[in-house]
Amino acid sequence: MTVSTAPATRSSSDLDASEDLLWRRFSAVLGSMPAVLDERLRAATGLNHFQYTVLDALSHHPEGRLQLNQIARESDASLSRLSHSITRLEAAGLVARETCDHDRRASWAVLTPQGRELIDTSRADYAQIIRTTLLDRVPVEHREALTALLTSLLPGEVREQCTVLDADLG
Amino acid sequence: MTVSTAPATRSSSDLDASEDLLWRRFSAVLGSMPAVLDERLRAATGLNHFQYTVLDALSHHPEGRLQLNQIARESDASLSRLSHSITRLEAAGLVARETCDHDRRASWAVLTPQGRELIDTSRADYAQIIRTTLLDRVPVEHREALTALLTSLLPGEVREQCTVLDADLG
DNA sequence: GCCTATCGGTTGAACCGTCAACTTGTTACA
DNA sequence: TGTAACAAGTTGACGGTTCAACCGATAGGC
Repeated sequence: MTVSTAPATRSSSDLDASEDLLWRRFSAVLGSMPAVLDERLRAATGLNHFQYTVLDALSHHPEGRLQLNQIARESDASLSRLSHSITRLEAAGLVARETCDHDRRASWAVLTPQGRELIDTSRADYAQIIRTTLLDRVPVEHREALTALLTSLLPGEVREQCTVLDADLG
Repeated sequence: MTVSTAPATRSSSDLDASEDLLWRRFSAVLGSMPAVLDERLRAATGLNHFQYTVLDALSHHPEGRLQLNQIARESDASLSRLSHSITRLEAAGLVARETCDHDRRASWAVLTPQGRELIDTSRADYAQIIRTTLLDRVPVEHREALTALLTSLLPGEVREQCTVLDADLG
């Protein structure tokens, strides 16, 4: 039996103090940031983060129109989640569903005029929130390293999509 | 009207390419890691992350006994969330509630023998998951900087608690 | 001592997400 | 052409969280 002289900290077994601290901070960020972001975004625009993502995706396509499937792929969400979410956006009058003629299984989600207006007026708020919540706190010289590190944390499937998108960005 | 020569990327307005990429990676991590962690932990132990945290907190106190209030503070959760969670842990036979004699508003949560056994046998799995999911991917020389950076991302209230805990860790 | 404010905790509704089952439509291919 | 496989989407049940309302204790001021 080994007896440590260290006080009985509340750390997880097997992790040394610096590992444990890193994990706790990481975990705290994971636990608090989504709520903070969602709350600020909702206060500014009435949308949560995922809804913003959906409207944003629509707004970048001709006529503000996209099949659910494509949105799901672009936003890395399940079709089910998206369908539920579109239902709510529809109820809010921001998006409409239309049936798709050339593939009758599919359906379009289309930005309504209100949806278009909301996303257009929300962009500046959105950027501002990202800035104050994240970007302003990352020293510019750390930015690249942090981006790389975050990429390495992503699960395989997600990471593959990323490299494709990166190529698009040149 | 200004016309940009840049192609219409899907980036958020006002953010330059490197900012946008950082935000997207960050956002992807925020979106995927909790689910990954929870899934691995649940596969290994049957507990989700929050439940693990609760049992872990209990196990570090005499007789595996703590008032809900204290657990809530330690795990930075709302009393409501905790109460619901304890109800489920109770149903699973891992925790029991007991009334508190010297303050009749309060109630104790107490680890049952099964709860004690589960948390004891789960610790190694937990540490292993943290390792493979996070620690192994952070180069040791970046660890300290990342910890500091994450700390700076925390909302004020949470960060204050942190510095107190850090002092405890000496 | 009493009255009020506050505390510790519980509960139920609403929200958002997952999962599995299902419907409908399309494609491949023998 | 018929059928099996698969794709797009919807739906309903369920899990976990928040929020607001509530209840019974308790503490503080007067």
